[in-house]
Amino acid sequence: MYALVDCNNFYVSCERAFQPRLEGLPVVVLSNNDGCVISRSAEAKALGIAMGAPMFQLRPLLEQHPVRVLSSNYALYGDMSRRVMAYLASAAPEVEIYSIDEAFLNLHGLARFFSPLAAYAQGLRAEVQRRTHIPTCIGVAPTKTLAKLANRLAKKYPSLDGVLVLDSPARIRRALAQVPVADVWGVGRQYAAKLQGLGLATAADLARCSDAWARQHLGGVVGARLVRELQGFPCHQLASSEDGTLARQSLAHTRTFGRPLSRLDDLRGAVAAFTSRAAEKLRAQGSVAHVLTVFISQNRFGPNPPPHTRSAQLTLPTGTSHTPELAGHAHAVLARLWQAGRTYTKAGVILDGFERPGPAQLHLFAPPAATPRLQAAALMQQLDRLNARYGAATVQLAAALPAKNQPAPPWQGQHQHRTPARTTSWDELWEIG
DNA sequence: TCTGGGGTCCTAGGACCC
DNA sequence: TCTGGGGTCCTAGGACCC
Repeated sequence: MYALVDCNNFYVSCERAFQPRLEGLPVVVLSNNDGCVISRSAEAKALGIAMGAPMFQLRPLLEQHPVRVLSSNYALYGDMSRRVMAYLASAAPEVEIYSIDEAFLNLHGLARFFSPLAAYAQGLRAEVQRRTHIPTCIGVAPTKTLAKLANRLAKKYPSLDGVLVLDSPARIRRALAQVPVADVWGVGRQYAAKLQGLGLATAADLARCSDAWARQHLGGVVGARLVRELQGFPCHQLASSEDGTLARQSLAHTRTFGRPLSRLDDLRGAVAAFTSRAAEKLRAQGSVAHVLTVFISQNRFGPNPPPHTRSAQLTLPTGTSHTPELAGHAHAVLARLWQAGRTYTKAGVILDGFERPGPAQLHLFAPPAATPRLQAAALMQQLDRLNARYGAATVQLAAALPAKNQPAPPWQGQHQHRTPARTTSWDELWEIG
């Protein structure tokens, strides 16, 4: 059996954990640059505020209702996520961190010791709540897809008290019949429209499809697996997160600028800063990258005809996680992409082609300090330590710094509604007394 | 005026190589 | 001048997920 633990309205719940007076009020959290709504409380949802709604469209509604609007605070959310996941990892045999606010648990063999499983799941919920003040819902079922579906129902019906266990064919049948096909994990907008057009309305209808039919209509083997999982046959294993972290195949840092930029110098600053952040994440997971991609975008909502994005990829002869080295490559790529007279609203740096740093870098028989690569690695280690100790970007590439007499670099985004990072920044700790 | 960011997997066409 | 197929790399984009 698998469990899916999903935090309710995670970002809003994180904010409420530190500001109890937000309890019971309509609250929304905005995306980077205060662009659109990415988390909302039940009260905000009840006002008709849609997920992903652009902020500027909400202004009239916000004038009528006292909604609390908050900029996103990822330092806080990441830290809260680590606490939730660390507890789950201690309480279940095996955990897969699926996203910042969701985890799959492998419960195989657990039913013998914890019967019924619903009580075990309620215990998890209560303990996560007690330790972190984050409310959760839990779905338990024989496959990941059914666990997702159970979770959805547990969220929807308050009478279930946040837990639904699908441990018999009859319970699975009943659950499948209640979920619209569009709400099945792996069915997005396109497939939902197609399935509805063919008269398949619920997950139960989808579960009755043949393997061959699913292959033909739902993207080949991917769709076939989806249907099998709904039928109760596991096709997706748990991708175990051994040490509570997730090793990625690719890493990106991409941002929309605070305002449109044209000057190559400004873009160079943004790309330097973004490369820095991507390289930090790369070192944090202990990888080196062989492939670097840079893209710059023009406003996709504006009058410019597509394409809005130009990208270029560079394959590096030697894998690296060294910030200045990667930034040098990124600047060379940027120079190929940038065109005079155009305005850009967004840029990104993507790292790919990972490998663990090889033994070649250890140079067993050379004096350690004598190898340039090792010196470079030590320098990055110091840099990461300083930034962890004194705050992100305390030590930064010169190219990423603001110009003289400028408070912030020109690419920096807007965060007008930011709350303090209570748990991760020395300057923003609670003051008691 | 103002519309996020970070992932995975897959496909297709052109360039280039053998 | 005609004749072929397989493979990789790069760019672009689409589908899905959170």
